[in-house]
Amino acid sequence: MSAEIVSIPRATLHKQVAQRLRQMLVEGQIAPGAKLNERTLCEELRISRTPLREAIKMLAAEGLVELLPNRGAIAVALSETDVLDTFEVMAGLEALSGELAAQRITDAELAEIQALHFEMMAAYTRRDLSTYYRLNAAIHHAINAAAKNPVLTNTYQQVNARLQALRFRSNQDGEKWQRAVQEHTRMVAALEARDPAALRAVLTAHLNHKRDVVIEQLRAAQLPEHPTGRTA
Amino acid sequence: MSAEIVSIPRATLHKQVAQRLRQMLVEGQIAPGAKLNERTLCEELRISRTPLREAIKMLAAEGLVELLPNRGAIAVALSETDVLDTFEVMAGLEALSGELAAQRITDAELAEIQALHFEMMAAYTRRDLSTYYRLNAAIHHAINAAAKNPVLTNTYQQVNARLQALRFRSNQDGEKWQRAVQEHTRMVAALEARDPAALRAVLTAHLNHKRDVVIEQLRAAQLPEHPTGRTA
DNA sequence: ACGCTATTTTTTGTATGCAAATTGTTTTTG
DNA sequence: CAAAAACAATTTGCATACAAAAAATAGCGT
Repeated sequence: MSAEIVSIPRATLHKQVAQRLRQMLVEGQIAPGAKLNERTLCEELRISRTPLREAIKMLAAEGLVELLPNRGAIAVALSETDVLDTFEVMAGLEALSGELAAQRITDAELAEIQALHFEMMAAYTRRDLSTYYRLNAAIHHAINAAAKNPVLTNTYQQVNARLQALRFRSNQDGEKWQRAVQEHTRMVAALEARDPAALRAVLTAHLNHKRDVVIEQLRAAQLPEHPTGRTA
Repeated sequence: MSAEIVSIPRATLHKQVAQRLRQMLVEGQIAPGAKLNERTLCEELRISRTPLREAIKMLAAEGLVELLPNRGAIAVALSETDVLDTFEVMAGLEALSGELAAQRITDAELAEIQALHFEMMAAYTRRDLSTYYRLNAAIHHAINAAAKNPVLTNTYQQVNARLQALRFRSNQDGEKWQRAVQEHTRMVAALEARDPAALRAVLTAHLNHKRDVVIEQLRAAQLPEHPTGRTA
């Protein structure tokens, strides 16, 4: 049965492809450092090379892939230094978001963040890491939205996408998870108080701690390659 | 005589084209809001449409052009709100740059900035706006470089490029120019003192003032379109 | 067997061709 | 004459074709 005819291909093809590739990169379906073979991707996505290559160029400008002249594109593989640098910028952008959000947040937006915070507390109490992670991201996104600066939002999301591709999440030990939750409580308090300086301070500290956790995990994931001889 | 053969086309064509178009956009050779006609640009740059379109997609991801589905690309034309939002982000990035630079700047880097500052003072004294502007940009660039964070530098330059395309510069009245120079003096002092908080404060104020000047100029440039009836 | 070079194959980069959509112009109609 | 419709001319979007570079493979000599 031919049902595809009705579905209107709203966006242009290269835009759709870019979105799809972005998703694959952020979700780790294309691993960091992996090569993006044009022929393979064309067959997978059922498109020709032209829109694929246009999409890849966009992702390169976004910093999600690296272009190697005459050798195609590879998914970015951030070094530890890259991760530190990126977190430094993210911290600055989050701090700015918070500062502005504290000044501009509406009562409705605040109420929604408070609700998300309670939901997140519930997930934390249940040690439901997946839900916690989702709500955590939603809260940060909501704070950013409350800053009401589209340029900031775009910049934030673009830089953040590179970190998402690391797929670090999870594996927080109890103590650090607790600290993160406490920081979130202070965030909400600072928002309620409409205190820009306080929110800036909390978010800066929060991002620095997150950075430490990620770096720790990165090191833990890299060293075990040769712990005590090869495996079994 | 055929001399083109020796000239090694180091970068790929789409990369060269992107750089060329970026320059044209930032230098105002392509005016904000202007359409980027593919055929015309192909003939001008002596290339085919493929690398041109790839370059345009990169510029779209950088936010220098806007893609209109089935209608090509136009150079971004920032609204007043866009300019305010962009300056807000720029202020945050400059503040971060300054904070980090104050912590990480080497003596050699500081000396170079001091030298540039003196040169800028000379240009100011001569009311040599062109030289002043160039040195001003060089100083901000040097501070950013002293922060030693490539991710920050990239983000900074990408956001800044959109503002450069406005081609505002010049037309500072005496009082505001003097204030800008005074702020620069305080910047150098904060760097010499290695005082991150002070440099953050100065740069934030500096960018806010610059924003005000630009907004004022934008309004002055837009209103005269219909001052007292149509022309002549 | 090893390392080197030559050749084939694959892959990327660029140009061109074709179809669909948009824009501009002319023609038709009230 | 104005508005609308029909047509023509551009222009964009995607696919394909060709050329150059890189990677893989095979051959060769030592």
